[in-house]
Amino acid sequence: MVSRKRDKRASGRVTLDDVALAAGVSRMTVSRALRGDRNVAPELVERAIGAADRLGYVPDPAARALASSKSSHVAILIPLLSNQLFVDLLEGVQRTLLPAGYQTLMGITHYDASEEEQLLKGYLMHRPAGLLVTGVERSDSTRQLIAKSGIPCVHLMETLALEGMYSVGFSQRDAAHAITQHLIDTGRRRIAFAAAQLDPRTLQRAQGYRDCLTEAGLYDATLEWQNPAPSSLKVGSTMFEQILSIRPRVDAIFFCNDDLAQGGLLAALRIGIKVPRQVSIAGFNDLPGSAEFVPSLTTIKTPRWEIGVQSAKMLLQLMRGEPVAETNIDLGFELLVRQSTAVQLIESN
Amino acid sequence: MVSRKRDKRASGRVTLDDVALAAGVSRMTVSRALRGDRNVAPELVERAIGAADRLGYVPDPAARALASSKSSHVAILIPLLSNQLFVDLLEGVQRTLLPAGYQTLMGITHYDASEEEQLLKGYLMHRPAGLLVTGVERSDSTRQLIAKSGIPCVHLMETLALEGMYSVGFSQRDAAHAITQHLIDTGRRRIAFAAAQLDPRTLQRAQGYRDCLTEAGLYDATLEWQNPAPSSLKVGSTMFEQILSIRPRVDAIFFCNDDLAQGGLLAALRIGIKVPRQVSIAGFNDLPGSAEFVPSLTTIKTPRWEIGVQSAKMLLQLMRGEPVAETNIDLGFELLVRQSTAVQLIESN
DNA sequence: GCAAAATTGGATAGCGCTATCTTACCGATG
DNA sequence: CATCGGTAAGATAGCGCTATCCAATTTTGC
Repeated sequence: MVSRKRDKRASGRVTLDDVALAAGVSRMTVSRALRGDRNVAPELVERAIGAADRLGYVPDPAARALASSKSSHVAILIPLLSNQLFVDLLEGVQRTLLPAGYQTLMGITHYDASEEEQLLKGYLMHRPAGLLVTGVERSDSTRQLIAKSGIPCVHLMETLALEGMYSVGFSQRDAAHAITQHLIDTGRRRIAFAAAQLDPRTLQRAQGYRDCLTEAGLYDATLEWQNPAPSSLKVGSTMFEQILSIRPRVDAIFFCNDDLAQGGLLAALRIGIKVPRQVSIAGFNDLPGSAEFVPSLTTIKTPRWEIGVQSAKMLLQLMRGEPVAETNIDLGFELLVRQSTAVQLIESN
Repeated sequence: MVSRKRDKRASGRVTLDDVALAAGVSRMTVSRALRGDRNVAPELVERAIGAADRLGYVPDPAARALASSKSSHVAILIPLLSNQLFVDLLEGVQRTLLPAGYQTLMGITHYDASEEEQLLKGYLMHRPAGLLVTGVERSDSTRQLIAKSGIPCVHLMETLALEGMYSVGFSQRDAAHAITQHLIDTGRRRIAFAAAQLDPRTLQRAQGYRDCLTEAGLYDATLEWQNPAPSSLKVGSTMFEQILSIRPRVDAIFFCNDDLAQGGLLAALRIGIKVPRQVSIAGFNDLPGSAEFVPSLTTIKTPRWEIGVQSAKMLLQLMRGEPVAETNIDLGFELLVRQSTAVQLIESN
């Protein structure tokens, strides 16, 4: 009679028992050795790892998850992927998490709070080991879901100094303030602000713009333009035309995202407005193409890739129960001055 | 003494046993009722589902995976996300798979065969229920990994008529042929081809270009330009300048992706070449912004969202063991004629 | 130098499900 | 009417791991 055990081994999968047999120790010791759990004699660790390698042992994540009630999944919620910003963020996260043995479950919220909550519920039932979410503002019920789950969570893109929360990002407000200041410094006085996709980060940028102009005594609420549509070249084009037809004396526009600004540059080209001679244009995020545009686009370079990496590292520490030195990391930003806001050598032709 | 069972129930999780108890049937019957497996008396199904709803039962994917050795994951391998093409594809896939109870594990291959294989190995150990991979060409070892795993697999973006393989896409060659023909039809004779990111689909497009010009007796191998760098606006700009400086009499350029073509349009603007008067420019994929460019860009609209949806549906059928009517779906493409290839009313100014 | 504490390897008992075998019961058959 | 095949519900036995307890040993402290 053939034993069950033998049947199983013949079925292809190499289990911990096989490794244990080969290494001449117990299954438990192999399990501990392979995970670095507890203290196992160095010699036994070596034997276990050797046997595992030799047999080509691959742990079964499902069994692990069931036994430990912790999966090797990390859920990440991002608004969309059509903005390169989030693609870079995701890349940074994956690059860090994958080598650490974690799989990424990505959910796209489309900037919709209920969609975010729905996705989160779906992911929570998988008992992910960690959570990465974009931004810090969300519905109360979503916030509670996260809190009640007890799953480590890092917030992306913004910084906040709340007790017990973790975040990696930069100050959207300060960045917007800096680029607005640059427009002022280059002699602009009637500076419009054009925003689409009115998410919390956009609103923080609006605040930076407002603060800066108010400090300079140049603030004019009627120069703020907001369009709830998703950010895109097309919307940028439309807004540019709209702003200049209604307020022809505007001498600079700060678009809150590069795709809007690129659309603005194209609209300027179409209707024959000289940039930067007549109007300066600034963007935000330094998306691909902004350096190649004609004229090249002044913008804020945001450390999104680095945010992905750092947040993933922080999450790894949290998941492993290690202490986290800095719970709110500010990675800053960089102002890239290009042709679209060049100072005009000959003042007012 | 408190029983273990009660301890567990107190710990929060609602298990099948709880539902079974509440419904007054066995755990097995609830399991079958909830999954629609085998025949269960309609009345019992109703009781089981009722009890599950009432208790807020949520099945544990890990336990399911362990017991059935099939997970609820679908792995999808795509080259990158910085091309909107794949973002749309992914959206279509997610939209279809998520409501069906499957999670998507996305891996980015960066057009690298070994990276693809590495990712695939990682995903296979999770025993995904299905596989979606971009394109049909891959290394032999990768192909074998897929075949040996026995996991249903659908190939995206291209069509192929191989026995036992499944694909959803369109003919890259035919699309390239069509847009090249359009350039000929609008009076162009010295038509260059500019490609970057030399993946299989790019090469198929090159073939379509070649075939079309050969048929028309216009083929000139020295007008084919290839750049192995990743496709981007920047590369498109560079290639445009290069082509026109070396071959100033070129009267049309077919860029094999819209971002290249957009870069070409910007370069033309920068160096003062009139499009389409002097040079026609055509792209591929209809990426965001192409309609807003100045001039707007003639391109091929590709059904990538639909490819995502259809491939996911096909995979669902395969995973459920249902018969698949059409194993290789061709979703076609659409030629979008815009200003960048407009016929010049006044021939040669 | 001996009890207490810490350390290490192993045996055991599940994690929450599903595959599969078993039993009970039904109507159909000769 | 006894026999049979077919079907539906339940009992049983794991899936491949890890948590946890236990025993054997070593280390520590006074």
